[in-house]
Amino acid sequence: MAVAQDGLSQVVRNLHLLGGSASRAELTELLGCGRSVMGYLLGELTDRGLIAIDRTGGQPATTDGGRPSHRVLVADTAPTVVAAQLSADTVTAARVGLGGHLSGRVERPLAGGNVTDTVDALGELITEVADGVPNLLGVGVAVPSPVRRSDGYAPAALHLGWPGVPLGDLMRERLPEHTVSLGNDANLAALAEYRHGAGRGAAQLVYLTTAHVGLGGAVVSEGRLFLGARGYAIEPGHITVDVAGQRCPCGSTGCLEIEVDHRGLLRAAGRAGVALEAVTSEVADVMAAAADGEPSAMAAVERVGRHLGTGLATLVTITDADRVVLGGTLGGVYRLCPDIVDDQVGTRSFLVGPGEIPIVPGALPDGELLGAAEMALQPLLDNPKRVLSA
Amino acid sequence: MAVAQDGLSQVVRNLHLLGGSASRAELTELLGCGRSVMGYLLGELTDRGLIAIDRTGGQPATTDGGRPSHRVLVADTAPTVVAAQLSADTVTAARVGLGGHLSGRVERPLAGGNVTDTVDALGELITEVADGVPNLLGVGVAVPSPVRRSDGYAPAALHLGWPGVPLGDLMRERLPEHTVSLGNDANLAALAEYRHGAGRGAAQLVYLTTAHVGLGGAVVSEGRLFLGARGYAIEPGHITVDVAGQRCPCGSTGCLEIEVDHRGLLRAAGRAGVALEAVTSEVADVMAAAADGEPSAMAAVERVGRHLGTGLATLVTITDADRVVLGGTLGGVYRLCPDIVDDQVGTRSFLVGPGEIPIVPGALPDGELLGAAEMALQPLLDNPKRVLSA
DNA sequence: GATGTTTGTGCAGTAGCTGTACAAAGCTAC
DNA sequence: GTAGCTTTGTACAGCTACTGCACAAACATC
Repeated sequence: MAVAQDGLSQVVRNLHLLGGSASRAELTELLGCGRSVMGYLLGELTDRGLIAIDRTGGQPATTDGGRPSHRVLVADTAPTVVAAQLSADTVTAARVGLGGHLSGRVERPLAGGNVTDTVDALGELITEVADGVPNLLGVGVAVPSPVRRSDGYAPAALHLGWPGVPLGDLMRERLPEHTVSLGNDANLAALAEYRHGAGRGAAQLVYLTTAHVGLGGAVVSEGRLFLGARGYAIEPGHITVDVAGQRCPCGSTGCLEIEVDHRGLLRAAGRAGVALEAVTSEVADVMAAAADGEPSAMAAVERVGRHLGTGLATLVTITDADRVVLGGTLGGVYRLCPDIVDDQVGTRSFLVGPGEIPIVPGALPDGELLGAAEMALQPLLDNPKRVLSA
Repeated sequence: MAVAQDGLSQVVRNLHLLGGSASRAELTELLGCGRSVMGYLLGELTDRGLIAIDRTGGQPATTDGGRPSHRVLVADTAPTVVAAQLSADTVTAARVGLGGHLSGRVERPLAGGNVTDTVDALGELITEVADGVPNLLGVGVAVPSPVRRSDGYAPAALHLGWPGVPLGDLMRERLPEHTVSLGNDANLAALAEYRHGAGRGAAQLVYLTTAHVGLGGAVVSEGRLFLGARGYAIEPGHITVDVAGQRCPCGSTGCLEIEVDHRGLLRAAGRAGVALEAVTSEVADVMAAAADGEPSAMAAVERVGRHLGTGLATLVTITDADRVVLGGTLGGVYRLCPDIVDDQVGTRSFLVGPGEIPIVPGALPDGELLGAAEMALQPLLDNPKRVLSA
């Protein structure tokens, strides 16, 4: 049996997807290779300090009566990354290693919308979290705006009030000692859900999430993010869901994001005009009230759910998705009125029957961070040998 | 320099994309490998009868004064495929070899819409074209309906008047001696344009084409068709472009395909209700009149162009395309009113300025056939060794 | 402690490259 | 016509990443 791709890369990838711990027999089965090949591959990875092997056989696990398999673990000497997230009102950072576990998470409120100050706040937090990390492979940053894949340019960080900003260059300038990569937050959260969360195993995953202002979306197609030519693909915020709806700064009316983002939910609940720093708690309040059966809150949630379903129908038809994952507040909306969303998707999608596509809330509270880590870890997953020889 | 993938596959793929003829030095350059590796690879392919090498150096070509490079050609003994196309009123078939050149093209009118008769007519034509072909790798069939990637099931060949039909099984039953694969005609035409036509080099290609009834679309993303989980992706026919527009059998109103397919064009030109067999000539008539400057024909073309642009804007935004290729009549529409289409795309797309995305008419008169051949040739392109050892 | 099962390991062998050295084939200049 | 230059093809030794086989090790059951 030939191994489809490079063996080392496959071992590292599988170990990562299994959370950083797997039995040797399990890996052999997953690669579809012989035991001797696995011996060779694990020897290479051990020599390079990426993995450690536990021969004690702590847990039996087999129950078949045979010789227990060794456990393969990510070594302490393995490379690590720092993941960071920029949102409307906070910056967050944490360390993440192979296996996808967060540690040392730090969150700070973000004062103004000034580009220089924001870059500086991010840079400072990252430097702090990266301090003393022995084998730092790189830094991944999740940004609430479209991000050009070639260089991290942000053409329209509208919700931060910025015009086009060379965010990638600014971040690399601020952190010259690190390898910095940037990605759109929704794309990265989708990637994280696909690899470690509610999107595992999907062939075609559609992900949607809301922020205070704006709607993020992404598609993971056959295991890879659908980025488009420049990196601006999907951007579901401006799909038309209600021609008689609210005006949108983009020039059209009834754009999806106007109806379903946090401001849309608060407006539907009769709480328009809440100050930015109070949005988080107000949204939590409305969601809690709806969960308690309060009629006007529930009506607001259902209105968001209906529009969400309409937008999803278009996305599901175009992408022929077999899974939808809803992040953040949208996951909560779905939990409160699944039938309304399912019904919209079922009746408005071409070739999709009602309830045919599993719609599930996201499983990762820190999806954006984890996705940023995935991006920074990617070179290691793709070509462990090149990364480890350096 | 390591070669990214399997060397044999790369040589075959590049030779195919270069039309079946390339200089040895050219291939070495494209693979980025050493001359000795190329010697080894070409030796393997020659031994297996896939290629032949012309050492005479017919043309100088170099002009640098060095030793002229040998020409690598597809050998007569190389595998060939038969490509077939089913459309509303005809069946077509031809032979295609590595390099993508059609030969022995045969077209037949198709009488009724009966499934059994259609399968039989297709089978007969394919058998005829396949007769006497020495090394037939497989048969590819382009079908004007969504096609399930796993087995060729056609869930809704609406425009042929069929409900769900297991078309793949029926064709394989009819042609048990061949390896038959099926694909959606728009997908296959898009693939052909990407590999051999107006879509070459695009990172993210959006393709649209019209038939008498219905609109086909496809996306080629980073070199591969965007098929979705089941194979039903894109299906642009039911994107809403005019809420106050015509009713569509799908239940909605103002669906894109109602406005821009051949019936839409004829309706806009005041020629609704033309019989199916007269549509082709009537459409040609309208297009010719518009080209001559006849005002009502031109107005009809411009109406189609405007709706086309609106639909394209949505597709371009979602996919972040860097090229649009328009097949069939749509290519002609664009040639007659490029500004109207460009303007719609430029103003209605998020993050796309006017004229930023190149929109071009298709370059291949038989794109669907050629794409069907690409599909049938795929195993050879992916793994020449496996195919040739059998 | 014999038996059966599953697992890890050592070792010889192979496919698919890689790099180097050198010969071949053209052109130009003298 | 041949020396000199350039570019190209080829021979050959060597390496990496596996593959397969035979055998030993580690557990459970009887």
